[in-house]
Amino acid sequence: MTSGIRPPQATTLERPALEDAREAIADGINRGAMITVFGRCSVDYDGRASSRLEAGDRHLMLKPDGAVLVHTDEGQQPVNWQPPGCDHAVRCEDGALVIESLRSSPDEQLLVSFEEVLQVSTFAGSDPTELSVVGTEEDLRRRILEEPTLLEAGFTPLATERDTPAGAVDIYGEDSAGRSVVVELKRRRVGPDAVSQLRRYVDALERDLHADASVRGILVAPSVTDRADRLLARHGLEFVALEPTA
Amino acid sequence: MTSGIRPPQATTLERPALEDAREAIADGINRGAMITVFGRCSVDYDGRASSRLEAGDRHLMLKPDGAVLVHTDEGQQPVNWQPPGCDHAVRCEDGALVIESLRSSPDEQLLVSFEEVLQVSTFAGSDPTELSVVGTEEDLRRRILEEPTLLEAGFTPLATERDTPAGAVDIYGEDSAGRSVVVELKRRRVGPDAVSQLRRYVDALERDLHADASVRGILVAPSVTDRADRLLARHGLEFVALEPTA
DNA sequence: CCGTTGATCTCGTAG
DNA sequence: CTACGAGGTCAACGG
Repeated sequence: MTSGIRPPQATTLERPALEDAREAIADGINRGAMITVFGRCSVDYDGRASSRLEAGDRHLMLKPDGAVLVHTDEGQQPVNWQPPGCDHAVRCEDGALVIESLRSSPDEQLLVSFEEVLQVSTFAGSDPTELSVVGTEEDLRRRILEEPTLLEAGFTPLATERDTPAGAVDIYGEDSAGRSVVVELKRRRVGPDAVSQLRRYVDALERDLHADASVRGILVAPSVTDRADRLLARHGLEFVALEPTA
Repeated sequence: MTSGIRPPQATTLERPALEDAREAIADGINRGAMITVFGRCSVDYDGRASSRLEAGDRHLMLKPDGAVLVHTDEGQQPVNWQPPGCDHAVRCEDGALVIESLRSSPDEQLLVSFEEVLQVSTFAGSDPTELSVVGTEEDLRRRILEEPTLLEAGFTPLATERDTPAGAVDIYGEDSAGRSVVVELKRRRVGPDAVSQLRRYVDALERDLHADASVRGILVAPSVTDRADRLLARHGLEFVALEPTA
């Protein structure tokens, strides 16, 4: 809600006629408001996949950035949605209030058809602040760069995001014996996928250096699963237990 | 909204005093309603990570299954949230309306503190239907099982979800020459991670059969990236272009 | 409960 | 735009 200067505002229609609901929604879209609709609707999606949801009571949210969310009373995730960047349209059709959300590349369409509307609301306000999160992989990286001995005595970081033919490695450096070290960081307990990822980087770097000198691969995470541990051993990779924050 | 029998219902308070808002929310929680609050709030989260969001105008949704969502007017994803299964509490404290959501394992806390409330709503209804989606990896699997020649002439599927020390492979079978084949399915264009995944399965199966006979690995997806293609070649893995739906 | 993987993943960032 | 990997990923399914 970077809109900003005007005071926050909320409008509400209770049990509006469909045509009144349509007008309120169309007006809200024009004003760049956030809009919610609660009522009985069916939902059709077609795009990267397709889905149909028969009639039921649900909560719809339209955001001014073009996002759409359809929520039931269960689950953290919306049952249907559309990402930001979509174009909204609203119309009355065959005794229903139809909200259409379109985008291209990929071509995707979401149709929400309300046969009954219990509430339409619009919201406008300002939200000047940014979310700051602590405990990310980035924090784990900083921790190691500030105190490389946390990884092992004698470790020297040389680069972050060093590029290899397989992608960028989190930390690249040398151990006390001068051997190249690839470090892969994970903020939480890891499974086999993280081991495969580290292995790709080690392989690629060995090939890149077309050296006979082998490259060490170290996975840094709070812990590993059994399978991941066995994979590490099988591929001669190492593990250091470390959390993103002290 | 499996609640069901009673007619759908929506209640609204506009610009309520904080204490009235608190009462409406507490009542909604008791009734198992879906609740929304719009107003100026700050948000603190602590659990798997931690975060703080300074005061701004946002939309909060409390679901009867214990989920919480805090939305700004931008983005598909909530800026803060709590998964289903949390316990909600609401109180007035130091001139603010505080909504607290707690869970254990992992210990996580979300605190939303409203200094101004523009609207409180509660919603109840019924949603008897299930979402059905077409175009998933499951559809791709069915397509191949019904017509194995789509993979290649002479392919015989023997099992799905066949277990290996590295995990379960999507389709396991034999080619016309009787060689073991591991098939990994992806519903959309794939990158290096999918190739690594397939490679893990092939490695594990070769070891599992402790056979000298090599195992073929086939990646099935609409398309691959350049890097993934090179990885496939390097590891002697194959690719078949196929979409989840005809 | 943990482990593993899919997802209309979303999101950011780099090229 | 595509590609690649992180994410408080979530959600489903299995052991």
